[in-house]
Amino acid sequence: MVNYNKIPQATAKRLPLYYRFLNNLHIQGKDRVSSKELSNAMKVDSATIRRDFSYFGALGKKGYGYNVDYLLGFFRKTLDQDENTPVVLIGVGNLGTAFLNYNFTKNNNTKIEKAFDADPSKVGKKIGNIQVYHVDELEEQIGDIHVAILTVPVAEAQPMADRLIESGVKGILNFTPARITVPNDVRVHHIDLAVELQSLVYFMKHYPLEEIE
Amino acid sequence: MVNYNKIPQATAKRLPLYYRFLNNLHIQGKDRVSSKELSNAMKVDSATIRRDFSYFGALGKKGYGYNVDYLLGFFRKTLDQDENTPVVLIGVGNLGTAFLNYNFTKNNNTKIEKAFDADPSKVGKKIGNIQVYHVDELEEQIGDIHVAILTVPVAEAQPMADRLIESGVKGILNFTPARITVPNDVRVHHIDLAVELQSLVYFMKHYPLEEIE
DNA sequence: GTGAATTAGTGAATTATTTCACGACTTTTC
DNA sequence: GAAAAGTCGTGAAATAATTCACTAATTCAC
Ligand SMILES: NC(=O)c1ccc[n+]([C@@H]2O[C@H](COP(=O)([O-])OP(=O)(O)OC[C@H]3O[C@@H](n4cnc5c(N)ncnc54)[C@H](O)[C@@H]3O)[C@@H](O)[C@H]2O)c1
Ligand SMILES: NC(=O)c1ccc[n+]([C@@H]2O[C@H](COP(=O)([O-])OP(=O)(O)OC[C@H]3O[C@@H](n4cnc5c(N)ncnc54)[C@H](O)[C@@H]3O)[C@@H](O)[C@H]2O)c1
Repeated sequence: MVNYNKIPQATAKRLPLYYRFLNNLHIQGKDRVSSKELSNAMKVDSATIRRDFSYFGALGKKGYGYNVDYLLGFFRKTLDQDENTPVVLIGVGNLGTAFLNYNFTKNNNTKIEKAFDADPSKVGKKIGNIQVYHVDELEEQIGDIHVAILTVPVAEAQPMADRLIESGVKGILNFTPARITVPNDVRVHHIDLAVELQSLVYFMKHYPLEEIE
Repeated sequence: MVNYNKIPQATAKRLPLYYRFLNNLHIQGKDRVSSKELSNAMKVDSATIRRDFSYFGALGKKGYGYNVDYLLGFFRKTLDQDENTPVVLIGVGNLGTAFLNYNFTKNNNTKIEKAFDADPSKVGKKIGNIQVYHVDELEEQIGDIHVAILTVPVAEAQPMADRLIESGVKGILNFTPARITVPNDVRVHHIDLAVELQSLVYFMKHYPLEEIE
């Protein structure tokens, strides 16, 4: 069996990308693919792809490549694509609204179920078919949801994270620039868009002509 | 002098984070800080911080720490914070609109100067004080701007990237799920939000109780 | 059916990054 | 002004990730 503890984090981060790409191939009706083709399409070295897959066993066939449907089915199980993961979104501002209007469920096992905001003028609306509640109702509405997207103003990030964790949240996708502090059974991924933009500019200036990432 | 070619990419990616954080300390009027304090606040190991800084020379003082203003001034120069980098945004949809409404210039040397969309109903407006042009005017309007944020539908990503590169763009922050192909003097950073969300869920399930990233 | 071409899987080498741990120096305390 | 405490900078070790390069298996072309 697959030993998940042995799967490198770098590999784990690429899995959703592989999954989505295989799903597209499947939709296109392609039934076979090689690590070289995958490499060209996803800009990941072909040896890295083969190595990544190999952590899950021998999924391909020498001289042939990988069977798209088989591989897809395998990853579906591995990534638990069958069961949907419900998510809440906190902070229906510029960024929050964009996310509510986007259908993550397409190609993805996550779904934003409920949104919360402190601004009464946003409460009660439906955006992208998702109901917006007042943040005061968080505790009664969150139910069994353990994943949150955090798009509140930076000053609210830590208090809101504390409150989410109090309500049973175990994973936070944090778009605020604040580096929030959490107990170590809670996972936080930071996506810092301003940093990403600045980072791109820095790399453009100082690492010309090289292949990076 | 600093040899930029010797600076690890992992370090380079953290620099904008350091910069922003130091800027906040400066605004708060703090004049000294240790790698330990920085570590707590930014969730980066203190040895990693000291190592990162050390690529730029001996910026601190033993037994004391770092002088906030000195360090900030140093990074300002290093990250070229003095000169503003102009940016264009292509695709004024959900995500694009959110970015136009956000002031990246705060704490940051980048500024979205112009936006482009193919939808005539969006053209001519100002969003977040940024003028929206028709994408047909791209070539005449882009001038000396070499950085683009790409928030168009996935099918438009590659053709639009080609067109941007044709117009002199050297760096693209790509929010579409497409892994675009570019000449190797052009840098692309992909931010794949659906993948990030799925990745968070995967890590929650399979890497419980560990400190990651 | 046969030889050429293709391609997965992987041991080993390489490269990149993080972390430990300690000497050197500075500041603080009394 | 001496001792204690704090903290940087860094060599070396540890860990993580990527890439090379080869073998073995399979497919493909004819
Ligand atoms: N918009 C961007 O492009 C962008 C870019 C980089 C970073 N960010 C970060 O993302 C976060 C959100 O940005 P935004 O532009 O969407 O901001 P925004 O001000 O448009 O939205 C914030 C929303 O949070 C709500 N809110 C405030 N306090 C709340 C609370 N306690 N509980 C629930 N909701 C609350 C506000 O009513 C508002 O609707 C900010 O931290 C910002 O720094 C945004
Ligand atoms: N909104 C999200 O939360 C989200 C999340 C993950 C990924 N994405 C990706 O980001 C991209 C944008 O998402 P969105 O929700 O903002 O989409 P959207 O449909 O709201 O916006 C796309 C915009 O691009 C414009 N456009 C179309 N063709 C164009 C062209 N050739 N030139 C210029 N403009 C053009 C459209 O008129 C529209 O305004 C998509 O690729 C999407 O997959 C979005």
